[in-house]
Amino acid sequence: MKEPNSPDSPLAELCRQRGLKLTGQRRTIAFVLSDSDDHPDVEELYRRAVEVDPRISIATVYRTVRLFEENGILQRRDFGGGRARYEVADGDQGDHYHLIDADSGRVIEFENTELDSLLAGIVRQMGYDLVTTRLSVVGRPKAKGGTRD
Amino acid sequence: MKEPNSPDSPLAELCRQRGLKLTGQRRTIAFVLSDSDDHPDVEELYRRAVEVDPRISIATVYRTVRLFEENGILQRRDFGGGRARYEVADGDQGDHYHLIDADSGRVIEFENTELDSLLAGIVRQMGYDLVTTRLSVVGRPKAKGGTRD
DNA sequence: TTGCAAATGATAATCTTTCTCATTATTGGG
DNA sequence: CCCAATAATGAGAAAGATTATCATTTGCAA
Ligand SMILES: [Mn+2]
Ligand SMILES: [Mn+2]
Ligand SMILES: [Zn+2]
Ligand SMILES: [Zn+2]
Repeated sequence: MKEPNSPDSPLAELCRQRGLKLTGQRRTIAFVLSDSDDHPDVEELYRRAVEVDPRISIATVYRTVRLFEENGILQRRDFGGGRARYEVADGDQGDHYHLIDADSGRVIEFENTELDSLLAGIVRQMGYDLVTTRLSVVGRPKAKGGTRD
Repeated sequence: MKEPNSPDSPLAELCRQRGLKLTGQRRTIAFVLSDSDDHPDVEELYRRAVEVDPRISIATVYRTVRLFEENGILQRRDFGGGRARYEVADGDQGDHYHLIDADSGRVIEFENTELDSLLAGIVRQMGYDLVTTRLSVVGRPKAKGGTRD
């Protein structure tokens, strides 16, 4: 009765590597996260998870997301709006930042090594080692070439 | 019976300039804010306001802080921890940023024009005009001169 | 001084997240 | 394959922050 199941998602693999018990729900949530390339909040993750396993509970989504974050698997983001949002954690090197379109609310990611090192340098100069950078910028689309829309 | 009252605080003055009705409570909260040079949350503001006027309500502090923020008098900050924190809004030019000491939680302000223009340049290059920068860094004090504690 | 619109105080409601606890599932070792 | 130990889950209660409601009070302009 041990059919070769669909292979675990990258995040489920990570989950096992960290020695976390790999439950069906965690597998589901890990899959949903691996499958996402945006910044869903818990409600949205729950909606996506229910598509895969209708018996999952939102309490478990909250718990799992916290567990994954504590284990460096997920990153919590705060774009305002009162709910935490999540995405798969960046690798060891490239952190990334977020530009929020003031009109549409769309989140646009960017990287910038000059920004990385400038920030690190500033805090070093203040006598600290940089632990976390929490940065997001809000911008309004430049009106170029006249005022037509 | 109209004794020359103690002069209004800078923020109360701003309040009047914006055409906001200047109530006793707003005067009190404006005074408390003008008097603060840290980043109090609403509970803390309420505590300080009660010292001045014991009849003030926390609902009014919430309302006033929101009103002041909507009118550009206050800036809301989010340092994590689930409660909004407030400080008098910067003038037109120099925005400032925050370094949070990971050990003590202390908030240290800093300015950096290179950072200002780098951020503005990045978002411009992405086709946007910078509206708001939300930036705080968490740092751990550098252990210098050996590993002794 | 009066009147009216707006603000206040008290408290209920809302919203997100965490906690509780009885039930269920995972996993390592027989 | 089965058991026991242990941890995770589901449902709902609870917590914590903020906003809404509404009767009463107040600021302010006429
Ligand atoms: Mn927040
Ligand atoms: Mn500078
Ligand atoms: Zn991202
Ligand atoms: Zn500040």
